[in-house]
Amino acid sequence: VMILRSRFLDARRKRRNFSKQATEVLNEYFYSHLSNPYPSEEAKEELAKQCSITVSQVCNWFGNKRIRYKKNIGKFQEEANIYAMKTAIGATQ
Amino acid sequence: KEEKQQQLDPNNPAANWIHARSTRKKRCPYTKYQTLELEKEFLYNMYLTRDRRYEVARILNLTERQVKIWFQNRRMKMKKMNRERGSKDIL
DNA sequence: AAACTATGATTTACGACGCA
DNA sequence: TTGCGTCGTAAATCATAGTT
Repeated sequence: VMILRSRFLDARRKRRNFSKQATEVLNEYFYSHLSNPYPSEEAKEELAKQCSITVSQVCNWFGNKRIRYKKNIGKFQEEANIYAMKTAIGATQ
Repeated sequence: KEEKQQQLDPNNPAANWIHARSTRKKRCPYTKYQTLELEKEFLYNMYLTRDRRYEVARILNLTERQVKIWFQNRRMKMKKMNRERGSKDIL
């Protein structure tokens, strides 16, 4: 029993990449809040709900995104432009 | 204590949230042995007395501060595991 | 299929703030 | 005013998924 339990717990690191739609939502938030990409607890919960992931996963995503973006802004430039344009279009409607 | 300004400049994306803790000690992964012993101690009790902390630190060749922080992090980990498992298994 | 890259999760180390 | 508690996070690292 303990073996099964530990085996299950160790399987935490089994992961699946988030869906394209979820990533879309997270990136939209990130790039539209580039000056302060730190969602509040409420915002995290809303994002988690929209993406069908946990709040912890939202925290992980932002933590990873912030550090990786900062480490190589150039690499994310294209992505940044795409989302900037997207939100601009959305605001127009 | 936040709220900066707008961005929109492709080459200057207002990334002033870049903290950069310059004087911070680099993270150094603990050995399997250190981690195992810390886990055993944690199983014995989640909170350390001053004496146990001193002993554990001495035995594992870590500073008391590192041991203190390890326990703090471990408790947070446990809390997180419990929290995000209300919706599942029992065996 | 091996090598390489992307990405989600976990592990150290703190700063900020709380309470005794 | 010392000192350990939690909370949120940075940064490095881990493990594996996805790509070439």
